Amino acid sequence: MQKPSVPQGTRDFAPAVVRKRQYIFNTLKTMFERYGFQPIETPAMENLETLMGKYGEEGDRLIFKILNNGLHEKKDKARNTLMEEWEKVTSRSYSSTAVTERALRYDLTIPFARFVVMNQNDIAFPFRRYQMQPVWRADKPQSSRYREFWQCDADIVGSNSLINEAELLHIYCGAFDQLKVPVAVKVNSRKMLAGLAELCGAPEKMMEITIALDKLDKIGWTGVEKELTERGIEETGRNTIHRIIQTTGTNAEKLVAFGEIMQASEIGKAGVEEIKKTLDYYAALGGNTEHQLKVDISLARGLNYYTGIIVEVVCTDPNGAVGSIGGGGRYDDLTGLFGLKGISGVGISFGVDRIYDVLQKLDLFPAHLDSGAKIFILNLGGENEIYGLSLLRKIREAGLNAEMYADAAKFDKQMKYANKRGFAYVIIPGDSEREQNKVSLKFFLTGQQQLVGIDECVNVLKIAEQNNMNA
RNA sequence: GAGGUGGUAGCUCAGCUUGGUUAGAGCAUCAGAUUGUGGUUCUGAGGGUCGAGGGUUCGAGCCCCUUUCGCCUCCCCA
Repeated sequence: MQKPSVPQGTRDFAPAVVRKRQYIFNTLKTMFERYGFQPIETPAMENLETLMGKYGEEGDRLIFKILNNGLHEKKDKARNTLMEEWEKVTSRSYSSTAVTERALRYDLTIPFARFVVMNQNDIAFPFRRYQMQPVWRADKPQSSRYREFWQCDADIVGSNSLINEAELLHIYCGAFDQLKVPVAVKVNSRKMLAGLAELCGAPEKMMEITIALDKLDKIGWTGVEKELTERGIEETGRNTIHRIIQTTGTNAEKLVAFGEIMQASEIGKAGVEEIKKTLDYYAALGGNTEHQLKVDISLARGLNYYTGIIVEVVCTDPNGAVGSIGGGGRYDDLTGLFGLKGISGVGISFGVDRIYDVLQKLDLFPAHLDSGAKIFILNLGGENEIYGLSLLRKIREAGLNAEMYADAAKFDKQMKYANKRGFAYVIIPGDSEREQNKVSLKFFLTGQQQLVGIDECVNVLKIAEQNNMNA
């Protein structure tokens, strides 16, 4: 017998897990809808060229490529070329567009950009969309890192207003408040980082400086300084960077300090200004800008399409540490890659699988998640079967969830099944009950049992469920 | 790409250091105690190519080599 397994980095979800995941999806969906976002869905696979070159070198490597099924269909010379390329691919580390011309989606942002370009005539801009679908990365799995995982994205395209940024920050803070996860939403700006590079006299080295700076938490200033030196940043530049990361205080105080340091850089000043303005809008929408939001110049974010504000969410409870659980930012002209110029966008993403892990670690799932059917009818065979089914129908018509055991198995076995499934009510339609046109209704949690008529039974259940909902 | 650790019953694992009759436990399943009353008990039963291949040995789950798959860490990310 072959031992069954799922592919590396993927998981099955048992009923109880799906219920919990749905709790997260529903919370996010409600939030997105509240802010006026509309749902879309895109295919699991994209053309490889749609994805390549959008996520940086590392990202390209992690794209799951799909075998070209033409390998089995084409009959001409093209097939021979395919076979030759296939030989090369299978014999060594080699990638060929003849062999793979499609790939599994790596995130939801790039497919969304493609969607916008393709549907530009039908879309009313600014367009707010949300999307909740799985993505795939050919990464090596680790704890809280999967090869198949779900993202929930909200993006707005076709508007440059920083009100959009403020709204998305509200969605972040609001959603995690509802989920009761303590978070810090780090906010930075690519423009500030560009300004920093300018002040270092090395504007072309923005990405390198950013990558070094991103490690501040892990390797400290001495480590960062060493790395900056290795990357060719002069001492005056390093001192400027040191000065800026030493800035402490409230977000407002930090921004004042950043503004002073950035005096000599136009783009740096613009970065400071846009964060300031975003926070002003945020406050106008009713948020406390000093609560969860943390202006953090060391925040990097690898995706190279970001151009404006960038954000990242982490859980602040050390017991719930699983890396970042959300991220996003503004990308000017992302659709320009697909031929639609002048459309700016901004978006955020929720990492559902990691949020699940956090909720699980911190024990934050509600105690009473809907567990499905609560009413169970025993199958006592013979005429009782039909009797039971007619009752089942009436219960369902009353809008209640119910099921009946399909086999006339032993009484004991059916009761054990009911216990394991966690039904709240068990109905016993046996010979003696049927002869009186009644049933025994057992309250499974207390063990109490009563003999009731059919209609009464439905009513009792209806009232009990009503009370349960209100409680 | 680099390192660590593991694979034994359907599931979770013990056994390995020190090779030696028929490889164990808990949970789960099935049957019975109890023919129409679940959770707790008690009794019994079924279930194993010990990841795969090779080597050493009179003898290998255990020692050696090769290989494969999983988990974890670094890098990077959600």
